[in-house]
Amino acid sequence: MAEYSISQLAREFEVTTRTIRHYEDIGLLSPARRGQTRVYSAADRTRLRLILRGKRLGLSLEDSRDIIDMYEPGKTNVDQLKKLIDAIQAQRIKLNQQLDDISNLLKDLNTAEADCIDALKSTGNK
Amino acid sequence: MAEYSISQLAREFEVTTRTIRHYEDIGLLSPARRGQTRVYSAADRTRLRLILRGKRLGLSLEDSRDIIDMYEPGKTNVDQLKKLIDAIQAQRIKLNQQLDDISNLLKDLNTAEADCIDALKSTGNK
DNA sequence: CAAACAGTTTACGTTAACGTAAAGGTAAGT
DNA sequence: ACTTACCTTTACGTTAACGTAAACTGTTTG
Repeated sequence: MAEYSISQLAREFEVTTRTIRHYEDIGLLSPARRGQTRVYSAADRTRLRLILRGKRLGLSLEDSRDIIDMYEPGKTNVDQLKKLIDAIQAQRIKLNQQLDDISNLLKDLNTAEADCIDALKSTGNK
Repeated sequence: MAEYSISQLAREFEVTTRTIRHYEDIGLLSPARRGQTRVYSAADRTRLRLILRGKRLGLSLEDSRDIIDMYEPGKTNVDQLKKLIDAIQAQRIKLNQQLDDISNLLKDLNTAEADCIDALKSTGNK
């Protein structure tokens, strides 16, 4: 069973230890302790990965909390399951919107780049 | 030539007028004035659209500023063009990373949803 | 003509997501 | 024993992106 120190994870994911402790403060992580010292499991590491992926997608930490909870077992309550399915649907809509946005932006970037290169050429040929 | 009031744009894009004025405060928009009153052109409207698209993608307003500037003409300075091409490349990398993240998240959502539905079924059949 | 509504400026308040500093404990290497 | 390199907690500070309230102007509508 893999174990990680806080600074190992910090290095791996390129965040500060403060950031990782912050996620614990708000209840997104709850690593084991060896004495005072935090000991992170593979599962903790996965949760951190999910949090950071959410961040890259512009989610708030609260949004990420919802998503991460989807991975947890023990969601036996029927109402919660239904709420989860709704949440999943909402996420899906948002993500598809993002996909659209990104493809548009990539198109724009291509155009902008081509324009730049053209502009450079004409400047160079003067 | 199309013209828009601040509240028209606010309604169309589902933001507050405060938000739009804020974008002006930090120099992302600079609408014309009829007396005191702001008058937005089609170009202003486009800029707003780009800003909000950036937001959906988790960009800061400063990031958006850079991207929007790519659309502007008058970028005749060679150094600036080169910097722009670099910026475009950086954006492209980030966006591709996002694409990857999103496809993973969508996969996860599918799995999570299937699990939920299964759980509901077994609960229902008890 | 008063009320309702759209616009304005100025300015303080708020929230999220950490940064940063202070003050200290533990364990390894020299 | 001393430095180096980790780890800890507590707590105030900071930045971005607006929210919110106050106080005012102009217009149109019942």
